[in-house]
Amino acid sequence: MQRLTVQRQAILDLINASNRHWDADEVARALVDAGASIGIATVYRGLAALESLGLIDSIQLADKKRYERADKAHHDHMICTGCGHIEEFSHETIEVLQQQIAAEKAFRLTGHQLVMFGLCRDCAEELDR
Amino acid sequence: MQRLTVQRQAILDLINASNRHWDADEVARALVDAGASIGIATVYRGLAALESLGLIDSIQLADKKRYERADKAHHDHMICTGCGHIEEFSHETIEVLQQQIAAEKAFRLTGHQLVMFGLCRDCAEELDR
DNA sequence: AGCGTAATGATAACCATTATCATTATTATG
DNA sequence: CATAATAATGATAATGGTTATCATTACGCT
Repeated sequence: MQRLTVQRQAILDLINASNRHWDADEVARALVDAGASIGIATVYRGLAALESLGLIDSIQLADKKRYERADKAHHDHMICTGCGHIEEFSHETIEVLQQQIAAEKAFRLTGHQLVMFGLCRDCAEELDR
Repeated sequence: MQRLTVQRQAILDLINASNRHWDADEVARALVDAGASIGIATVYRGLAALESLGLIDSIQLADKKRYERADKAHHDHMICTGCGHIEEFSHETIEVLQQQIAAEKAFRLTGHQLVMFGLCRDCAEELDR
């Protein structure tokens, strides 16, 4: 059970075609604009299904969840509060330290999310002048 | 502008009285149970005001925002997906590494949130048997 | 006391997401 | 192949946390 239907394939293709971070509404809009016929509920269910299959990844932000293409390596995010741009980064040491901290507290770590907030170079310059 | 009214004082006292992580509804409920008269909208506004004054801190989780008493030192959170227990931790190196990463990308860091998900000792044991 | 400003409270509105349910598509099986 | 079983779809209602609205009340100040 868990079928890769045409709708889900379309969602997957869309997300795989870029390294954007999409919310459900953007996905629905893009697919409809591209001529597909897909309901918003189907988009939500499709995104959830694809994520559970490990075909796409997601970050849960304050307001909404955003999906991105599955990357081999885990990474974290840096979000510009000025323009909304999302930059990715990964740092092995930070990962290892988290495992140490979890181990110390006898915590069975299953996942984590690190988000850095701030201003990207452009927005910072904009603000300075 | 930004007055510390009786309602806001009550919210602040409640939060300062423990190291729980409260959501807005829990705060409202607790205050009403304690005999106070306060509307839910006032609780939301009060929490936002107190946070902006730096008198309380918050973590934004997927479903809702939770408030805790302001701590001198920044810390991050470890959340048990079994029982919902929230444990705090802080790690200087992780903080420093984030600053380095931001600097490398010319990102003006203003804040961050690191949440580790997993099972606390009790829930892990429960699951194993 | 009186004025300007901010806060309150009830409630409507918002917005992302999930649930419902009848219909349709897909897969499995005799 | 036919058809039964199961899962997915789509429209829409419902949910839940949070914010907006607006008339009323409280506060701070001269």
